[in-house]
Amino acid sequence: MRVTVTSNTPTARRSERRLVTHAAILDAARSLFREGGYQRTTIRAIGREAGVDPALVIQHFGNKEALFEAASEIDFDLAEALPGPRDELSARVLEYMLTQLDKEPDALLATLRSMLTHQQAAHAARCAFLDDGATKISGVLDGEDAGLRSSLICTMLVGLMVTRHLLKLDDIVQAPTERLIELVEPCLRSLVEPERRLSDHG
Amino acid sequence: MRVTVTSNTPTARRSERRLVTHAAILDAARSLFREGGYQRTTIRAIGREAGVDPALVIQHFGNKEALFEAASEIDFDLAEALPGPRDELSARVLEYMLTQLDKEPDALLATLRSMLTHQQAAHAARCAFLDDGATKISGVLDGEDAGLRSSLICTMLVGLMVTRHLLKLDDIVQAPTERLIELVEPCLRSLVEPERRLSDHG
DNA sequence: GTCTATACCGTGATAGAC
DNA sequence: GTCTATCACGGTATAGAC
Repeated sequence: MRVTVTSNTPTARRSERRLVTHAAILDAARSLFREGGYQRTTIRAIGREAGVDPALVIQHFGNKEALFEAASEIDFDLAEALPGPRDELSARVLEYMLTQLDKEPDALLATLRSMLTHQQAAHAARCAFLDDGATKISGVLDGEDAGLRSSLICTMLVGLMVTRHLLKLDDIVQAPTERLIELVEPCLRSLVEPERRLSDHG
Repeated sequence: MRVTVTSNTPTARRSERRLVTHAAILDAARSLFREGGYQRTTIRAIGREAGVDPALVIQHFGNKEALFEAASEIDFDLAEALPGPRDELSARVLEYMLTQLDKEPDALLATLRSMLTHQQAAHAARCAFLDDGATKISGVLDGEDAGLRSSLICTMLVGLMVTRHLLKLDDIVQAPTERLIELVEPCLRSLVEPERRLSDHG
């Protein structure tokens, strides 16, 4: 168990206990949703992990959907990587994503884990880094098909998140962040500046 | 319903009927696993879709796991894209993947859909296009980090499969296959030939 | 021999009693 | 704030109908 509320001191005021319980449940939920995805994670298991009765979980969050929503609230905004020299845009975006993910944020990984099999997670993923991320990037690109190219950049980022943090491919997991940036940056660059793509040189 | 066995003619020989039923179940299973993933798809729903009693589903395949395994047998081998001029390797790999996927093969999409939340699907994905695919590609690459670079190529392919065929991002879905090849080929090329990557030119 | 009806047992979500 | 009861559902086994 990662957190239990049994450690609440008897003298703790009720409202404090309530907050601790709330946090413990959220924490347990995030952890389990992250590892197993939405469907395989049960309220009972969340209660167990949090050291709390399953019924209490419902009391705090209403139902499983609402709990998932609360547990998968994401702190990830590609817009933060956009300002700066245009020439280093692809490196900035890539680095932002990799460093955010290297913190292994439970909420974000929970969303990613479930995005293929759960509507709400799919929607959250779009908002966080697919549709919305692409729109943001698209704003600083020019040339033909800026929308499509931005979507492709996001596609590559998602691919990397999936293989590195969910499927955990050996090579990708073990590679140092800097090496990944080195290798992937040219990929993104070719989408940022399609007019300068390699085939024009070779 | 996509297929029912009620259309079996009464005069059909038993063994034929059995085959038809078998195929109908497999077909229904593939279709449902593809759309909903492993956990959300129930034996009962598969039976309904196939116009067959749920118990019969078990009789034919033993259990849900075995049915999934049978339904998600994949016909996809990157090795087919490897032979040929080295200069066009990235284009061949990309085109192979895109054309295979554009046929929307149920079994492959079922595997992809479940790979983040189901062990067996994850394993199948590794065998089909991640670990094994990377190993195969790695064989024809040279230079530093051939293994990592092959894995990254597969990563990009997976990203594309996911956004185009599962999450169905508008831009990516609507883009013609040829345009996708045009835009993504330079990405892969930069991984095939890292020594010639764009940053060396700019 | 092929399929159907039904039942069993576990589990999960949730509501209501304590 | 905790425990227990309920109710639906899912996977699977079995008995018998065709």
